[in-house]
Amino acid sequence: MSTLPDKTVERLSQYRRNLLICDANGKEHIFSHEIANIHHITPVQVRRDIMLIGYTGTLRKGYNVKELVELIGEILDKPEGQNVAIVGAGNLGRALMKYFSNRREKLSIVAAFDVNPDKIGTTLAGIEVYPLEKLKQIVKEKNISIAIISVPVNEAVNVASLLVDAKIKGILNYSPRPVNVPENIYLEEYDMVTSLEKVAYFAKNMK
Amino acid sequence: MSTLPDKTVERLSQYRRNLLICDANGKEHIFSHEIANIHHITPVQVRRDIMLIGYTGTLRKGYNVKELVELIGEILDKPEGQNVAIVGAGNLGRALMKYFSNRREKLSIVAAFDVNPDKIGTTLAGIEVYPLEKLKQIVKEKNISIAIISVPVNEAVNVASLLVDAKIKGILNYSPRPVNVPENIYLEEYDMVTSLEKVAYFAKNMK
DNA sequence: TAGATTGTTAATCGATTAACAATC
DNA sequence: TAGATTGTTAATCGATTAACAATC
Repeated sequence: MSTLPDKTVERLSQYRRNLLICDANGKEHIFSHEIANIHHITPVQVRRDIMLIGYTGTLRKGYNVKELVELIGEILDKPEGQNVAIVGAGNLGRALMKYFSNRREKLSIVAAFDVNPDKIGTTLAGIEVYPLEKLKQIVKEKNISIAIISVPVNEAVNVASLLVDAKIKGILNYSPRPVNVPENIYLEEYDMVTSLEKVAYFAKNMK
Repeated sequence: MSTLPDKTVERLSQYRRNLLICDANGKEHIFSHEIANIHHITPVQVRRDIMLIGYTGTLRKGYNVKELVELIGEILDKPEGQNVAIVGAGNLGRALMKYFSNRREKLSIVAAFDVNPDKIGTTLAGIEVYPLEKLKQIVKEKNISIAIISVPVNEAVNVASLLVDAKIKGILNYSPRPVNVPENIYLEEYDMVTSLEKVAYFAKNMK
């Protein structure tokens, strides 16, 4: 399967989460307009996304929830799973650890890193905190391919270069400073300050 | 000024943050390609964004840093400022409080809300935590127009309806459950799990 | 059947980028 | 001047939506 559009990947992740809830509630089938309502989008968009992954529903019942969850898993997940590290065990880092722990079996947070001696060696939400100097070693030992950057802004660039050196494949950067990585590393940046300022701008012009 | 494109608003917020750093370092002028390099985008895009807000640089020196910061402020900020509430003082909520405190003078976090009696009445990063039942009252008293939702997923929908009832103008929802709000409220949703799954998907297909 | 639904192409919309004139 | 830069239109790219045939 060739690479899916960016936005379709995001939506598939969201569909799956809500489909799992439907499944847990005993719902066996779901229509495109039901999925659409949950996510504030149009039924056409749902059908198109599902078309792109090659699944087919039935006219009377819509989509089989279990089958669709299964197929989204085949598309999004790596069969043998992927291991994740969180760099920066401050407020945000700890929030992320609790948030992600035990969420997806194919995506496990297996280590955290920090420079603060008080945090090193402790365990948060079942995840051990290692000193930043051990990053390269632990990444290799634990076969970590993805990292989340949640360090203070002035450390972000340094951490990014350590991650590149450790041959990480994907980075999710939550620090507000953009970082530079080579082309063969997938980088996603999210800046909470920008999101808040954006809400403020559009809220200002509302009603 | 009519409403700017979504993406331009986001970038202006980011430009400003880095321009303030440039200014603090004593840099008086900056070229479009310098701004572009910081943000991994093209100089054309920078110039187009700046064109949209009606600023003009000079051919030899580029843009005046102080003037550009000033103008972005006039576009993004409300002159009298806007007050923000954080609903949910858990890990993520506390991270957000520390993160945002004293960041922008025109955007102040003035209250937090929670249901946990142990947290109510305490002060975190200078922000008092109130009981959720007082939301409507405090929103009115403190003239709060923007709210950040950082409660556990099963409370998100309820909190959203409380916020709508309290006549909030903009909501930034960090819970992974999409919420429904009327048309006259600006809603921005961000889902950390989706971001991580997206990085995992593209990292999987890398190299 | 009539009505509701899916799957898919074509049209539209919005955002980015290419191209280039103007200018210092 | 030659080279570098800005400002802006037109072209392109990517994502969403409209339209509709097929089907149960």
